Parts: sequence; C-alpha cells; structure tokens
Amino acid sequence: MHTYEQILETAYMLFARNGYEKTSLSMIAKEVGISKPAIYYHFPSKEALFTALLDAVCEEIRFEKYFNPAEFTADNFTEKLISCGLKMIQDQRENTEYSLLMKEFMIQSTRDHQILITVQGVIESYLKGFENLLRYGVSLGVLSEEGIRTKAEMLTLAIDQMDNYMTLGIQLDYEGLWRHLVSQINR
Amino acid sequence: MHTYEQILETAYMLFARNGYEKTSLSMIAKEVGISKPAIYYHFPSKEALFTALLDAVCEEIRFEKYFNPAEFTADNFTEKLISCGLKMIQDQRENTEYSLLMKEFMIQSTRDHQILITVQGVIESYLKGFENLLRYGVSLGVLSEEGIRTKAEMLTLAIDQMDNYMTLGIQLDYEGLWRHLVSQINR
DNA sequence: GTCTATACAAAGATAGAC
DNA sequence: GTCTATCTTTGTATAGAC
Repeated sequence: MHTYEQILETAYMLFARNGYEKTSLSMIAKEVGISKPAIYYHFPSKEALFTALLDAVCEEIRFEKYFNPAEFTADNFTEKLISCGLKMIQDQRENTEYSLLMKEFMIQSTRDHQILITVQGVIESYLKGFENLLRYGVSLGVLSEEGIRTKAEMLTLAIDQMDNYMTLGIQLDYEGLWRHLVSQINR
Repeated sequence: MHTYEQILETAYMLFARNGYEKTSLSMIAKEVGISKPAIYYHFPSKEALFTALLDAVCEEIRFEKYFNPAEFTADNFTEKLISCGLKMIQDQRENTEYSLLMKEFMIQSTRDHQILITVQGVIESYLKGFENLLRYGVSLGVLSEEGIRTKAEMLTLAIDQMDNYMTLGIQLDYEGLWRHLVSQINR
C-alpha cells in the first residue's frame, strides 16, 4: 500500500477516535511510520487531509449502496425496505469509527462552509432517495400517494438518529423501531 | 453580575460558536475583560468550566420544562402533545447557540466518560418522560396500551434529530413532521 | 520522494505579587 | 479577587538537505 493511502487510513482511524482537533499530524505520522513534515508532501494541509477523508466517506455511504431501487418489486417492497434498513443499522453498529467520523464532519460543518455543503448533500441525497423509492412504491401499487415526502423525511430522520444514539450507547430496540416505522409507511 | 457568571455566559457563547477545542481561555478572558489566569481562580481547569456549563444546560432543558404532565387532560391530550413539541422546536430554532453547544457536549462525550453519563442521562430522561406521559394518556383513556415504549422512543428520536437538522440548515417541514408523528401515536 | 531542522504561534497551567 | 510573569508543551507549517 502506498504512503498516501496509509495516511488516509490512519487519519480515518485517529480522527474518528480522537476527533479532528485532538488528532495532530505528529500522531498520524508516528502511526504511519513517517516523519511529520512528510505528510505535507501528500496533503497541502491538515484541513485538506480531512476533506479528502470526507469525500471518501461520502462515497462509501451513498443511498444506493444500501437501498438499491433495482432490488425492489411489488412483492418484496416492504420487506426489502425493512431488511435494507436493518442491514444499514447493523453496519453502523459494527463500524463505530465511521459513525464517529461522521459526527466529526457534522461538528466541523458548523465552522467550515465547504464541509457543510458536503454534509448537507449526503442528507439531501437520502431524503431524495427515500422519496424516489417511495414514489416507486406508489407506482408499483403497494403504497398510497399520501404524504410521501413526510414519510421520506421520517425515514431519513430516524435512520440517521438511530446511528447517533447507538454511538452514544443508548440502548433501544433499533430493529423494532425501524420495523415499526416502515410498517407505518404503508398502512 | 459576578465574574463567575460572566465567565459562564461568555464561555457558553464562545464554546457554542467555535467549539470546545477552538475556544481558548484567552478568548474567554478577553471577552469578559479579565486576564487569562484569572479564570483559574473561578474554575480549576478548562474542562471543569465546560462541565459546569453542561450541568447548567441540562437543567435548562429538562423534559418537564416542555412537557408538563400536570397540563395534560383527557380533552387536550393530543393537542397539548403537539403544541408542547412545537414550542420546543420553536425554541430550538430561535436559540441556535444552545443546539450548537449541545452538539459539542455530544462530541466530547465520546472522549470524556463523565460527559457521556450526563448526556445519556438527558436522553434517558426524555425517553422515560415520554413513556410516562403516554402511559398517563393510556390511563386517561385517550391512547391504546400497545407499543407505548416504541412510541416514546420514536418521539424522543424525532424531536432530537429535528434539532440537529435545523442546526445543519436542512429545510424540512418540522412542524408538519411533529404533527404527523403525534397523530400516528394515538390512532 | 522523503526526511532533518527549525520557525513561529498559541495553548493550558502555575507561582507569587498586589 | 485579580494580575504579571513565566513555564512547558504542542501544534501547523516551511526551507532546504539528501
């Protein structure tokens, strides 16, 4: 593996565990096994390293990676919506570092406009993604046309906050919550 | 106003705007109009100042401040639940600094165990608060007994995440979402 | 392409004067 | 109760050698 990728992966881990501010370039360099100034050969600044990481993560969690419309049919619609959500919840539970890093991006977005735009984009893509998926469900005849947008907002809101709560160590019946939520969509 | 309170209020503002790490004691001292070491007379450390702030904020946002069970009757139950939630959403929209500071606590909670316990406590109190309130609704005969806990989890999740999204500048029909959610509770 | 040496700024904190 | 002076550490970043 090249140094560039090693830096990215190490930064991913350390930013997630310690946060952006509390992770220094020295720490990253030490972990990778290079000198601190060597990082500046690959990235112009700490901030640039951080945003490079943001872009990589955003690519990882695109809506279609979890909810692929092609897999949804009239017969399996509700069950598919439930199982895809459960898969996502499961992934988030196992991959704590991703969740922590995403939180870090959220925090930094209140101070950095470029990061804000990117983070907003991720959420908007989920809102649009759910909305399109539900409309597809309507066209399949398995959902009523009423309040599609509201339902999409609800699903986005919920799956996002469940991740936050899991990271915080709040013990909830997340699977049950998601099941309940989806079943309310198409009553 | 005493210096102690002035430090707290200034720290409140600066921690909210710049975040914990990016707010230095020098900045706080300058804003208050005292010297940096003078802060150490009132607070043993930066961290202690931060947790003192956390305790103050937690007191501010207790569940009962927004959802006072004494105000709920059989006649007004659903409407009261909606209006109390709307009031809370409105407060959060107007008081951005509180929301930002709360986010800061969330982030720090992943690194500081004492903060984690406190933050978890706030969320647990909302979970318990909604649960008790809904059970009260059952005893009044306006709600069915089914899935009370799940419904309480849903309300907590939603009102919390709506705050996050508002801070992020995501444009949603928050009032409509809350109305929809509450109306689904007691069908 | 990567490292050594170093610059420069700023942080949190302490001792002791007033 | 507040300040001056200072310590110690650590951060990001640059210049230039190899």
